[in-house]
Amino acid sequence: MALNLMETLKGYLKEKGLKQTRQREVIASTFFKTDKHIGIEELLEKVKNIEPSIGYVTVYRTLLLLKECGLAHQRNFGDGQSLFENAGEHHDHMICIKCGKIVEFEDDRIEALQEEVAKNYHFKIVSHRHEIYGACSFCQTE
Amino acid sequence: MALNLMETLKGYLKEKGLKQTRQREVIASTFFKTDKHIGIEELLEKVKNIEPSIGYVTVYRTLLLLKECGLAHQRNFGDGQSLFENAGEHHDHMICIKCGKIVEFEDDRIEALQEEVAKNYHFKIVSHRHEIYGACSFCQTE
DNA sequence: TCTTCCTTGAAAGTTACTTTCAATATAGTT
DNA sequence: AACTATATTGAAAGTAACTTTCAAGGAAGA
Repeated sequence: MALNLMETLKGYLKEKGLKQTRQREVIASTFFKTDKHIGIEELLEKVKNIEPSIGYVTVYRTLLLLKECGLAHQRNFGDGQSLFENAGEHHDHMICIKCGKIVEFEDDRIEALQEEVAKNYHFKIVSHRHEIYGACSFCQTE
Repeated sequence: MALNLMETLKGYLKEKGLKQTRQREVIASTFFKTDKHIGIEELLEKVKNIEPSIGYVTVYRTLLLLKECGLAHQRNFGDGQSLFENAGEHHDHMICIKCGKIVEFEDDRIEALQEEVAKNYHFKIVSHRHEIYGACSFCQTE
């Protein structure tokens, strides 16, 4: 699995004319081993155990790169720092009450908060349903 | 309505031995007139139209005060700045798939993100439904 | 091997708060 | 109304967490 992720990253690098480097290899593989949110500093610490010369900025830029190619999501909780996590996938729905059109949406931040809420209630999530009802852009104007 | 909010604020001030000032009056009443999120700088601009001598810090501190007494909520979107909004009320549900127990929850941050998502799709929200299904703390252990 | 363009790490810069501090303004008391 | 203790204000300095700059070094195709 971590292999697939690394392959995806390498494909993206090649496609964009970017280069594979030892630093990116180390940072990405370390990140992929983490199965929950991780901050830049925290990831930097882990990475330094493998390659002490790697600096904050490179970790930072590599995470942006992973985000760019869809392998990571960036989260903002209220504590002032960004956390990154392995990308998953999910969809919820927005339904137009006039024309019935259904639009899929997904928002990782909502998913994360939902998990946080459930955790506060010691509730173990199996599934969820999140639907927004209203008027789509077209139906608002007629 | 804005009166009730002002009264609530004044009650809180008295209760805590804090003082009523012209600045707090202006900032709070301006804030209460806003029915959507507002940033510190944005509120500062409005407030300066009424009382030009009021500074950023006072707006900042007054918003923290409003947050403290439950009259405002602070939001953190990914764009690096905090937005504040008039406190409202809302509930969603968490449903246990084993015992059927229903727990109400509310999370302003989820509500705000939902609005943001809808806005991105030019969708006008009328209502929504957000349900989390899973195992409650009791049912997880048996 | 050559050459071009990408990367890196350190340092400087930015953004958006957050705290400090001396001057000023409340509000209870006289 | 005047007095006094304590809270509040605004400007400026301080922080935290990025974000950008820049010169040196490193990939990768020719």
